[in-house]
Amino acid sequence: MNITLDDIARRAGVSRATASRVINNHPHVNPAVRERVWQAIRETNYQPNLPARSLASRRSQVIGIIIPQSIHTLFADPYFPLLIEGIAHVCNERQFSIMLDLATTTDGDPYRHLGRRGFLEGAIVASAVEDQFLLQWLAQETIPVVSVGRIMSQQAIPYVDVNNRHGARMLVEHLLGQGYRRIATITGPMNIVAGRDRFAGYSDALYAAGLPVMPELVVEGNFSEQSGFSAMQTLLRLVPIPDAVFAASDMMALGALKALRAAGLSVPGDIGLAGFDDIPLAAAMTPALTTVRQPIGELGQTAARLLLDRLVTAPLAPVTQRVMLPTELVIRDSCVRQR
Amino acid sequence: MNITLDDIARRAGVSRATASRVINNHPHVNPAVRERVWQAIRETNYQPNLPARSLASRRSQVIGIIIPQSIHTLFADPYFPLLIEGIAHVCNERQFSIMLDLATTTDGDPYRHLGRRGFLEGAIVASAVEDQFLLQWLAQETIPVVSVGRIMSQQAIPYVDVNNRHGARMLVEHLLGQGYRRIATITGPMNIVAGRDRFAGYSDALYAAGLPVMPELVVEGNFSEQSGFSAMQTLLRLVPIPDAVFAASDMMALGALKALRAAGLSVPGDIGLAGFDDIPLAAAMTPALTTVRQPIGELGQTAARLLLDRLVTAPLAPVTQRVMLPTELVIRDSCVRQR
DNA sequence: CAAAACCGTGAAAGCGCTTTCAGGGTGAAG
DNA sequence: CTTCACCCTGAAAGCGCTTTCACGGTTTTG
Repeated sequence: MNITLDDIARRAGVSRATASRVINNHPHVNPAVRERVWQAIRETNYQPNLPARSLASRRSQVIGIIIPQSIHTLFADPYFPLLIEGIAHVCNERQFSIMLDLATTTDGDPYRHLGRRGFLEGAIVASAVEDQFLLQWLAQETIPVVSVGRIMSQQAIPYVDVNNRHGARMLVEHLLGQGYRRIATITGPMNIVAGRDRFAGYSDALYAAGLPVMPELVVEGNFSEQSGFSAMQTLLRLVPIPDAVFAASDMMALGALKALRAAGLSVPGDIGLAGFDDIPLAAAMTPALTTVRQPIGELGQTAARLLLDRLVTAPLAPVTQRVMLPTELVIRDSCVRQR
Repeated sequence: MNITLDDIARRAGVSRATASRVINNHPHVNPAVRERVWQAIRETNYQPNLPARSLASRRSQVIGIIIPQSIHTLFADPYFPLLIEGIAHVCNERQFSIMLDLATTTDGDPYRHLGRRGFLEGAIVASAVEDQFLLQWLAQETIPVVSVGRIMSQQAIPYVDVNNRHGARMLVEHLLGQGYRRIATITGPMNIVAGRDRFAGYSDALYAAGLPVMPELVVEGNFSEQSGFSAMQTLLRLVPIPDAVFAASDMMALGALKALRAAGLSVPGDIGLAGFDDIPLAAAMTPALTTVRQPIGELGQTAARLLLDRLVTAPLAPVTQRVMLPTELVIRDSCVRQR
């Protein structure tokens, strides 16, 4: 069978307790004994049994990444991989493991691990969407949680977010600086904070320039290419059409671009276009898309640090840490005012 | 504290053994008793402790997805998310969980879970790269493993792969059909099977057409955009330059396209270009890229099924199942022979 | 020099579950 | 009416580890 701690203890001529102390780096062990134990471990290639350890210590060294159903259709976006990689980086450093909890539609309870006991020490909720089950769970949770992006209806949850509002404002101000005046926006879903904040940034910029927010220039999308396409078609029915469009995601900008092409309009010749996210595709498009870059990897790293720090120090303290990461304006070719 | 199985048993007026039987759906329990236990569980909102269960049953219901260091720089590709989503789909159906094991550079042992006892019931190795540690581990492994993509040096590992060779051949034959004759290729890394197979398909097509494989028309890349860019620069130094280029990944095709643009050449006007993978970007590029589509989600699902079936039935049997999934030629605008 | 503090160690009691074993009941078979 | 098979249930023995507690020995303190 497998080698157990007992085997190690026997081999090193100590008790199981001492062997355990050595493995867990506890103080108060004679250096000579310590070395004997390590040697036994090396010789036998011993690996501790994780479930046994978790059971006894009540610590699993595992955190979950919760990705709600409603958004993991966007999983193909580079957003999640980069986020997860950021999280993994920190977790690896600190000897933590990552459980992936992609919500599923197949059974009643969409999350496999939420609420299961003793398995997850903490969780990172990826992308602050308002999901029925998730909110319900969060409301009565027993393990520490950090959210990536704010969840408005859950005030008490620590989060790390990107400054969507400021990023959008900078972008629209750039548009204004180019001389555009009739600027439309294709927003994200207004039931998630990122959608609302980016719209708020758009409003801020117009307001600061003394321009009104015209309702007919605001169309709601859902971050997908398809929704960008339809929204653009709607906008094209206006007379006159907008002179520039700020899409709240690059994918929507891509959809908008396709609609514009289909209508025989050129970008930026006939109309300016800008996005948000700076996915790789943004740079590859023709014309290359002006957009706002989010530090996604950093977002993940920060979330992981927040969570792990909390696990190590004060798991139960009602911490309400908030971190806001800056965005960066990426100017390319899609909204240059021609003269 | 937390509710345990003991509480449930007491509440339902049965022994712990019986309560356990109910939860695990064992036969030979009186229906009335069964209902009493379920009711107690409902009333208390009991959730079993996973580590305890794993320890006692020696089954964790967790599988690992192993992503080697050398490739998770490519993690931003849509490849991994889609693959993982496919795996997750099957795992959710069968009540299994997913541990993500992104190899790390921070410490000596790059994988956190490989070899840890009692935690992983099985593992899926994503993308069959030849990684030192991984191979060493695979060679002496105790849990079932399924590989996505063949690992040439490990013959005994079941795998599911895409028919890279055939896909590449079909694509190059399409190029030949368009009238291209001086077709170059930017290959993937030749130390991984996908790289070699796609090159083999390229050779097959040329061979079948009675054309030689010219060494100067073959440049090795590593699937990244950057490597495609450099490789194309190399190819552009040839006289005459190739009349078409088959890049073994869409990202490399994108890099190549940029190099061509920088050189003032138009695609497909001056030179044809094709890729492999059919990532979303391929359709969004200008010109839209002709490429080969892999059924990535299906790849993940199949791998998961293979593994889970094996876990349930014969964990130790030296199964050597192989599944080969077909690819699909996606013809767009980047390699149309002008007359 | 007595008292107190500290160090290194082992025994033993769990952590919360599964599973084997045995036994009592019931109905069918002989 | 006995025997056997079968169903249902509980007692108890772990699964492999951590951690508390106690104890003897050594050092420090007043």
